[in-house]
Amino acid sequence: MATLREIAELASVSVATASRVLNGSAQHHPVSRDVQASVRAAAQTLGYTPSAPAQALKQQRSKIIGVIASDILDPYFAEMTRGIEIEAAKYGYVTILANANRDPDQERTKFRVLREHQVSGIIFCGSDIEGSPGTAELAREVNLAVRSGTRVVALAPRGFDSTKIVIDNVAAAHELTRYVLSLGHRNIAFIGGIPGLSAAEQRIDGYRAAMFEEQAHPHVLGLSGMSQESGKDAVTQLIASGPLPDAIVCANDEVAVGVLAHLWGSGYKTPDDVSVVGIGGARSGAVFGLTTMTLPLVELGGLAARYIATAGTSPEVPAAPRFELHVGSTSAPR
Amino acid sequence: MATLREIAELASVSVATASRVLNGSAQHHPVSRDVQASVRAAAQTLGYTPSAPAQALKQQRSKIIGVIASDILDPYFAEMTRGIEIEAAKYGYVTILANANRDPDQERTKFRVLREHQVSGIIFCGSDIEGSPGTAELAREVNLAVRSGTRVVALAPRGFDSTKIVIDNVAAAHELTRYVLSLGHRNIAFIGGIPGLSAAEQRIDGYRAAMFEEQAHPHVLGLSGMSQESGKDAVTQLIASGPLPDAIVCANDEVAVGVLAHLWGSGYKTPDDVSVVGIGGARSGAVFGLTTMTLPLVELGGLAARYIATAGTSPEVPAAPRFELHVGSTSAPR
DNA sequence: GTAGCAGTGGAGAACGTTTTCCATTACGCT
DNA sequence: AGCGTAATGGAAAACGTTCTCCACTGCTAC
Repeated sequence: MATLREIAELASVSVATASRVLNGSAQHHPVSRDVQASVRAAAQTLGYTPSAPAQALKQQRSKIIGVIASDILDPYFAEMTRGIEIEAAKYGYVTILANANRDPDQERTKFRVLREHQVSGIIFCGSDIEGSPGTAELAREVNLAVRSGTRVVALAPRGFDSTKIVIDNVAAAHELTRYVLSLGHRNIAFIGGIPGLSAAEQRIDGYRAAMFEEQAHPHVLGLSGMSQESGKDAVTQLIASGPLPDAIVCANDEVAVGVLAHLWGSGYKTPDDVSVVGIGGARSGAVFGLTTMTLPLVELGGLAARYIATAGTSPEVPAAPRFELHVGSTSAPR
Repeated sequence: MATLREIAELASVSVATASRVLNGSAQHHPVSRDVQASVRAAAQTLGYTPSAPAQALKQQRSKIIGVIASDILDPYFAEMTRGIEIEAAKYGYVTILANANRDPDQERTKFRVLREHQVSGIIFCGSDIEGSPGTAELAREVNLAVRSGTRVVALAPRGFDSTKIVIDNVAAAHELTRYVLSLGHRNIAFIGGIPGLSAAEQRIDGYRAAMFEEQAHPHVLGLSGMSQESGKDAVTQLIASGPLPDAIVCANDEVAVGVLAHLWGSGYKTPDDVSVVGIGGARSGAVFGLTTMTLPLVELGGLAARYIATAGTSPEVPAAPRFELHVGSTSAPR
């Protein structure tokens, strides 16, 4: 690996000049045209590659954005991390992806490791796991870091005081439920009550509010997790407990896919027998033509990445982007 | 952030000693019990965190594994990256995830960026994109790096001479097709011919070989990509072109899911009307009870990560783990 | 008694950058 | 002529580690 010193030697200039031309601030300290050219030529022939660690050491900050995802396999978070990665790359940043396996202790460990790497900022993709003992400790540690200047962004409701960019889950579920009501349905079930998961709880609130507005009776089915599998389980239970409702609002698209798969497999038709809608925007529902409240997850991740990459330049916290209804073929008027 | 110098000062020892106790090789150069204790105490009270960039600079190698994924959203690669992440963490490594958007030029760019970060090794998740102009240039660059000592591992058939850990796609498809034949089916279609994608081509070869062995006529349907959407398109075409075959072998689980969704949505039953099987092991097919040839993607990623993390200690290239048939409810005897 | 050696500690030179000073030149003014 | 100033270049000190020497202490073995 060629170093600045070698470049400087070949171009017969000082290391300082080589640095100014290749990586540095040629605007703060001008370098003449021809010297620039010869340095660049030298760099070209020697195949110069700057050393990121050396730069990071010197500037006390590496051009890395740390991402802690609750579950890397969940399309919901995968989508966000992708948005982060793409936007970060535009600013010359790179992302370290750490998976927390939905465990606050692992989140804490990864948080530490990321700080060791002097990352420019850390993004949390995923909600609090309440009731878990490590949650409080994580919060303490994150708060400490935030106060000492580390940029931390949470892309979900979180119990620590970092910057937060969150989608309004209440409003999304509310609007979605209103849409279903507007189709004429009144007997509408909600699948996806997960105790302690704030995002899910907020969606339930939105659903409830919309139902109350139309004097319809809310009916919430509990779930063990936001997965296709548990969607399947829930709808199995729903079928067993009597006639199907007019429509089913699912807490997210994964759940909706599980619901649809089971319904179709059991001989039910959507939207003829029942309308099914989801919340998400990950692509998993596309194959079923799922009606869903699309959440701009990629944009959300991008905003967080940009917020960190442009720290200092533009300190204002961006507002979360707005969700959007995508009408598919799994919902229809009553 | 506390530094070694501060620790040393507090514990009234030299920086060298502090380093030896906290990060270093206390075995190469012994440090007395009580000095160790006081250094550790000092580190504790000051909240010492080693600086990864400084370490990386000194040792010319950071404890980072670079991962270049063809498509971060594809569950197939997501699974691998997860395996990499988990195994890497066991060795104190962290992973930088770069998305290449199935574009060799982006792969090249990311490859460079990763090298700038002095990563310990780089893992490619994803096949060659043949016909694309950047492929040759990428190969040249990778080969150069490999020759100069960079550890590169490809987890798919690749046109450059890095270490490769690849699943035997031919054998997997062959075995899967033999299983379908063993159920008594003879009219078996294969969905998933993607020109230039070596993994897909190898699976076709395996399918063909098995069909020939039983004197059955292979029938391969082309595809524009390995996605649910294109699976749907292909089966639409299949339905339009006459009676359904006895069974459909899909190039991967994503395609199979698309096929199943469309079949179920069109009123066909599996396995009554047609058996459908896939290749994958990502979880996407689980909700349909898909019969699939499970590929140990997580393990595969883990092997690659370990290979890089233990460089020097164990230089031998691990063999790829073996696939395994998972029989679900979408296939049945004729 | 002294050479050799294991055990323990410290000084200081890297690693490759960035950046703050300082030095030199050239120029436009008075 | 003298001087302020912009343009351009270099020397050298950091940044936080690791690690190679080197130094000192007690030993043991002759």
